[in-house]
Amino acid sequence: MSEREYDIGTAELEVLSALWELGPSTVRAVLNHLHERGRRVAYTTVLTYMTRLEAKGFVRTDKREQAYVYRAAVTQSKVRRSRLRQLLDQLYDGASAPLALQLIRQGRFTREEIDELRQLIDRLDVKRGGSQPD
Amino acid sequence: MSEREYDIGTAELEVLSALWELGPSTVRAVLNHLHERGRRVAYTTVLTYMTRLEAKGFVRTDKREQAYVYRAAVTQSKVRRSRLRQLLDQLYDGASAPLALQLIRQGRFTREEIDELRQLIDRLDVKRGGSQPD
DNA sequence: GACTATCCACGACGTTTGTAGTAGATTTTG
DNA sequence: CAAAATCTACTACAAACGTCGTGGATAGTC
Repeated sequence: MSEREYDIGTAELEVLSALWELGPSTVRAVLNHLHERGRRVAYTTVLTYMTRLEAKGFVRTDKREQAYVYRAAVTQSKVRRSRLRQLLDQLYDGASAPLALQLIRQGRFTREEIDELRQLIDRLDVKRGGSQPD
Repeated sequence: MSEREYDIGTAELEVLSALWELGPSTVRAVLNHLHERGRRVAYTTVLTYMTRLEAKGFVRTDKREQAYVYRAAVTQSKVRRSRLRQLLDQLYDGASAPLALQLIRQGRFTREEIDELRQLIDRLDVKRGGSQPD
């Protein structure tokens, strides 16, 4: 029912993404993860992001022994849906079709992905009218 | 070649969208357009957005008689592509397929749109390897 | 010609975001 | 234990953004 707003900045989202990928982690672990992929940022900066994410309710912390352990409190799925809807509303007048077409035209797909897309579309075609948004 | 950054705020984008829809317009015209669709905002606010958009090179102005006429200096297409790429990078690890699948699953489509999608996919299937991003 | 509406240049202000340093507490290590 | 490393709380700060108000210039109206 609700369409909560996910106001997460770019840098904050990188951190949240790290948590999705790594699972519950300390600031240090997230920092290392970011460094590994070439992202230059200071420890305290990451700490700030995580603190802010917590304040906004997007992550939770467990007081552990040494350091706090943070874990995502929102699913990637939800954020994806929210951002997608935002994109649709802002630039496609809310309509999915134009974006879908653009995406398929400009994206690169493997044969498997193409088959999957086709199957999905075929199924769509059949069970019209009872759409239960994913 | 270039993948210019389109740093346009939400409110600024509303204004730019109005220009895409209305064509070259004065601040007053854009304001009216926004008001018509229930968007409450002051004249000077819109003026500020337009000035900022101009400073960033996203719109141009023609000194006319009475008032300035603003027109978009970037196409909707370009902004769409840029934002789509951003979304893909930030939340889909750059891969188009997952988003395409999600979009098709959660979107609502008319039969015509479905046919169009299918045709596009069929064509994709054939001319693999020579993708010329739109 | 005086009043009124319109237009824009500037400045302002609070919030969000990216980014990080300092300092004090705690833990690990030599 | 003393020194070094680690951790978190706090503070800071600049840029971006959303949002307007003021005030002076111009134009249209009675």
